[in-house]
Amino acid sequence: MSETDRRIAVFESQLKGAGLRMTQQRRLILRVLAEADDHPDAKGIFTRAFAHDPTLSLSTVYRTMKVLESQGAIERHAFEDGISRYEHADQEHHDHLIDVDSGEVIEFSSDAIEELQRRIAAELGYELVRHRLELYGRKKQPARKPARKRG
Amino acid sequence: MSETDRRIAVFESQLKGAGLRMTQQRRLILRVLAEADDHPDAKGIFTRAFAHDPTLSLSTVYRTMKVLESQGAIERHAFEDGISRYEHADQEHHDHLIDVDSGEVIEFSSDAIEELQRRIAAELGYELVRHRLELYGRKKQPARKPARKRG
DNA sequence: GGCCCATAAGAAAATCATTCTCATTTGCAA
DNA sequence: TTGCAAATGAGAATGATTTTCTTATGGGCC
Repeated sequence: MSETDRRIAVFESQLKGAGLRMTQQRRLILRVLAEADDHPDAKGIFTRAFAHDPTLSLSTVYRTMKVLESQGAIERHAFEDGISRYEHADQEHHDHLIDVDSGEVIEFSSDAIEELQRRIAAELGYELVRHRLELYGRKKQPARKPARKRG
Repeated sequence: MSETDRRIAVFESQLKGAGLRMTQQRRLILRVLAEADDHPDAKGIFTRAFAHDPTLSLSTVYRTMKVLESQGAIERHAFEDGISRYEHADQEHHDHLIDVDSGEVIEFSSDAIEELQRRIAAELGYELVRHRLELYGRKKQPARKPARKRG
């Protein structure tokens, strides 16, 4: 059984537990998400899934994302453009660094920063429930001889 | 000259330098922002300003926010609901903690976290351009004798 | 295997923040 | 003052997301 199939089976049992159905559409969308190694938005997911089932509608993608999110099967992020992007959630917690030039999204995690956030919240009298941390950066050039103009 | 008037004067000279005009509407909106101690959205700013000038339109608020932002006079934030909120920018950098129960926004700053973010970006080969950090927390109850049920 | 019906899907309309268009007004420099 | 580019007001347009409404279907039960 592939990792993807395992994820689908887990989700199916979660749905069953909640009295919800495993439909063809949900299975398809889940498969698309499981196979994605990026952070697609609703339209991107729709496009990929539509290739396998041209009767699928965008509404169903949005609805399914809600179900998946409420079951904890995916995570939703909205970076600077405000559009919701999704990724499957069966992995450890991480934050994101976005390349401001290419838009590429790089995942990272840091126990130090997690701990620091918890401490800051505590100092303000709060218990940390969740957080959002996005770094926006530009690729560093490796040190090298500067190119001469019209060499 | 009040702090608000000083901010308005500074902004006026910034505009002049950019070949833009200081209009009644911009003056009014800037005043509303300078007097705000919260993080209002466009509609909130419009409502407050409208009380002083009922000819103001919401479009002008949005347009003005763009000008103000491009001049560095305000900062725009979008928390979890995706709606843009604004605050005047002539203060040191800070991040936000949002009370998940009340929606209250608390500002904080931490050199340690700034430095840590810079280091994390560097380790990934990036130069940090900017970041977004939001903590979502719940107020801690002060320790006390637990209330007995039907005491 | 077929039935029942609550849940889900498809299609399109509705929503809501934000942006754009366009006709009119207004800073402000000469 | 005058001229005109920049700005405004009002409303239409946009675009992501949600909702409505009618039809289809998953899956427990016989």
